[in-house]
Amino acid sequence: MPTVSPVGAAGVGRRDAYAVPVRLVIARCSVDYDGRLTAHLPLATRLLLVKADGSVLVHSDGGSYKPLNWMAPPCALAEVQPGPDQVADGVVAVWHVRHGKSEDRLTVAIHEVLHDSEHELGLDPGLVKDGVEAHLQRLLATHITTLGPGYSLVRREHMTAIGPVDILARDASGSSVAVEIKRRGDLDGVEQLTRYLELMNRDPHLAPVSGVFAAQEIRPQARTLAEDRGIRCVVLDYDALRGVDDPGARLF
Amino acid sequence: MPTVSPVGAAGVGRRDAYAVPVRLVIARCSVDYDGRLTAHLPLATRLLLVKADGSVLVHSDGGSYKPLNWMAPPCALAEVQPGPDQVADGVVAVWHVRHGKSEDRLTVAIHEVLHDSEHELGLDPGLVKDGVEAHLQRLLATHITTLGPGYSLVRREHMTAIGPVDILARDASGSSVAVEIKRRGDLDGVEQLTRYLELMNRDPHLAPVSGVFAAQEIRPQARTLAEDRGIRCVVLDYDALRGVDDPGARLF
DNA sequence: GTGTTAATTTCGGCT
DNA sequence: AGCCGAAGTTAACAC
Repeated sequence: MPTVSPVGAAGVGRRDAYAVPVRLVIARCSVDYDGRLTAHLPLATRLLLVKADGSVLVHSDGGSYKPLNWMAPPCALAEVQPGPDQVADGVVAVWHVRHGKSEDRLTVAIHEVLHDSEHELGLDPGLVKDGVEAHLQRLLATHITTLGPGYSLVRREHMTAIGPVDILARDASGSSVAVEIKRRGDLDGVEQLTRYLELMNRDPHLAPVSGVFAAQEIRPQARTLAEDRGIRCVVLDYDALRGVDDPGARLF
Repeated sequence: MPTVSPVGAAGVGRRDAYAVPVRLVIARCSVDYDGRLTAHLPLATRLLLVKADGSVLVHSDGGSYKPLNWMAPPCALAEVQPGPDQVADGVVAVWHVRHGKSEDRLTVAIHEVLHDSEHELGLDPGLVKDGVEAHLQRLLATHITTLGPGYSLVRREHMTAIGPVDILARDASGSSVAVEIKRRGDLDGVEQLTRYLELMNRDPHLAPVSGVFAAQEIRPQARTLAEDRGIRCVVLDYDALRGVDDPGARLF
């Protein structure tokens, strides 16, 4: 069951999705950010990407997908004249990017423009994902006997005072079982489940509640902590769960 | 005291930082990712960014700085001829991006190229940051009396069996105080400090140890939990701490 | 809108 | 190289 994440629809700061193009600038520039922290980029040649939704990205030619610096939408870009000192330093243009709500601001001092182009991209239909935690939860809820014969589902997202338990089930003897599901089982997840169990075991309608920590991959430390606390660890096989659900079916 | 994070140096998959340019392609394309999850992008016009370190980014005109899809370095890009079915669908070129170590792969089916250019960026001198947790810790250690008159520093990063306590101090009466520092104080931080306190209070050389939860911003839930456990909450003023350290000094 | 949790997290520091 | 924790995290989802 894939999820769809539409992107680019009605972004704040965008006047018209079809009228505002993306702008690509290659420039020798220095960049200053002042907001939640203070950061500075010395003079170098970089890619400046101004998106239709108003966001500005400063990319180098490395460092994975994260920009060196950026401003998240909604924000306003104003190109201003450089001051006398800046002109003396060789600055030909200055971009002031101000964030709408916060005081965050990004200042780009441009020394040389090597490329500047605009391109109409239009709305993006969005990414279709398959294989994340929500799907694991759905699949395990459907095939709850993966946990053992005689198991039955009570409900998904069972609410407690401190948050929702992923799955509440009953084992063959009718005892309550709280299941925490993760893609990768880590210490945090064990702590989370522990808090739930502590709380739920105070509820006479539910107690005694046992715990199951289910994940596609369980870190050794997490397994040790969980088992030390009497929590059972179950490694989930996503393909097997999906195969049971819909044999041979693949989306793409 | 700013930190420097150099970027673009000696990336795996990069042959020569000065010889491999960045490539910008605007194209109508569909994209498929198969790796830690399965994901698909239907046909639309997007920005394809091929960095010098080998990474590939697929950007739409919105959605902040995160690409719709990407491949992290080290990876290899191969442009192959489309198959007969693809040609019939209007595909003019296919990019196969394979990740070096894992089985991750990204496939871009290009229907129309609207722009294609290459640009030499060179090494980036890197981002200079100021105002993160390490600085708060250093500043608070220097000005430990921020916590109260008579406080003295024992040491920073005091090791325990389960990890380092940010600051170990003594109050005016000579009792031990464990300080957990966060930029934003959240429930996790309170849990962390609670574990430290529990452990340290078992050590007769240290006990009794009281706790201080110090952060630039403390979430209401975290404050409630902390105070319920007898942990004092202190909101840190970074500018004030820095001002005491070096009045009027700003980096940029 | 606010808060909580996951993420193809990324990124940096340390062992 | 692996483990751990922070991040201007960002982004999706429930209340």
